[in-house]
Amino acid sequence: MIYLVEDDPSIRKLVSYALQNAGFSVAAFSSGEEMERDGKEKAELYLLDIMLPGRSGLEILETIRSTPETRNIPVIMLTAKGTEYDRVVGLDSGADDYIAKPFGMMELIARIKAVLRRSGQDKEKKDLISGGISLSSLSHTVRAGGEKVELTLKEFSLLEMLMENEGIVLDRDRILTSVWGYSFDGENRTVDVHIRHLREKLGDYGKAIETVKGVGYRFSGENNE
Amino acid sequence: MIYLVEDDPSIRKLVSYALQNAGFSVAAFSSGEEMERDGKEKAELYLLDIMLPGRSGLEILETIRSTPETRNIPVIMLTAKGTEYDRVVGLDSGADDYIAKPFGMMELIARIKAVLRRSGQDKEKKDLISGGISLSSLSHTVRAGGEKVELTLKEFSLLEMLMENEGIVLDRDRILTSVWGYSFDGENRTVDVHIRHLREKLGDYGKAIETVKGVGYRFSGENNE
DNA sequence: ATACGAATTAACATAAATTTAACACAGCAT
DNA sequence: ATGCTGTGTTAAATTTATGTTAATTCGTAT
Repeated sequence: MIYLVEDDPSIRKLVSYALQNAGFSVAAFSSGEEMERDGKEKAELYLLDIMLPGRSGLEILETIRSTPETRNIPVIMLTAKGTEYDRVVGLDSGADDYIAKPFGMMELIARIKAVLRRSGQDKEKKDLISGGISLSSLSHTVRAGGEKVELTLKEFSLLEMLMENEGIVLDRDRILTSVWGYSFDGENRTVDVHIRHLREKLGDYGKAIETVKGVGYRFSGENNE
Repeated sequence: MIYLVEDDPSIRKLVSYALQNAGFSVAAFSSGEEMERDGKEKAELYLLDIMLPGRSGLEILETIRSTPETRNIPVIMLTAKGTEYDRVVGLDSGADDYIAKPFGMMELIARIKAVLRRSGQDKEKKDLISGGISLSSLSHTVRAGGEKVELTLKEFSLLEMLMENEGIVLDRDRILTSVWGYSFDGENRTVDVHIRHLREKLGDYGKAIETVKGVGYRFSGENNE
């Protein structure tokens, strides 16, 4: 989802259309305030006009950069002013790129792809935290109630999948396909055994892994007691 | 060291001068052939004119991208042709940025800084100190508990990479790519052997290098027990 | 050309993780 | 109660990953 903030309706429509045509999903807003109010989904890239009514694009950029969840999302500035000063300000303020109006759609798309390609190289996976358990795929560590828990590779992947899908029941087939990469022959206790190991190692916190008979397993961080 | 390839002598001098004034060291060449012949030091960034006698800037770019040692060095294209097509070609071919002539020196420098910041290669090499080990890439020395430890080149680079990414698991592929330059065949104990040498030479302090089975290795200065 | 240390490969050992298999147990339908 | 189904549990068997060592190759200085 690309977030576009641009006050000129014709440019906004044009860009939205072109990006959608190129396969991106777009949410367009006419001001920063509108974006903050209506933007639900997480953005993967921001396109910010510098000149905007209300908060300027540079102010929005600062907010983005000073918010932990959005700090690493790439930003491209759009500017009508082609002066060198503005360009420098745009880049030094932490934007990943800028593009001067009038710009061609091919160029815009090429720049978006370039920025996404670059930022995609250092994608950090977020830590998963729920039910007293924290899982960091970056350091490949798990803590239950603050205590470090040593998990094997399969145990780790399994817990990761469960936590990523918190509250959702996962059947054995999906688990096998996702964690193991392929399907085993019909009857097999593999998943069960790993679930048991997980519960064992997580101690009390293992109760977050619930069995849904006849279906599969579900991670729920809340204590349903 | 920034490598500049530009056939127009006046632009070449102007840019060299401006960059040196901004604190960069520059090596200027009038053609790709000249650069390959005379360029000794490793470049941290390339500035390539697209239109060049002999091999074009795009051809040079391709060579850079297909050579392991230079693959990750950022490239900025300089172009007199401001047409959209050329811009797209420049970006899609793997350049990190481009700048259209005539360009101002402030803008050029801002773009260089932005690209360097993104590529992460402009970080000043600080000493890495953790887990009783101190590594100075400047003097290329390592101390464990105050005692100097003699490491070979690969051992040093390996430890440096691990310490730079303290707390993060690095898989063998990433290590091979980063320390060794590029792809070795899948089955290979090279990394393991060097890890062993490191642990041996670091003695007790070598325990900071943790094995994450099924994934890779991780440096953690703290003792998380 | 030789010698030397470093780097890599190869072979094997060891440790650990994963899977298999067998059985136990619980809940439900008959 | 009895048998069926699905899951839990356990331990042994198997597979895989890493540690370790030694031999070989590579690179460079002499």
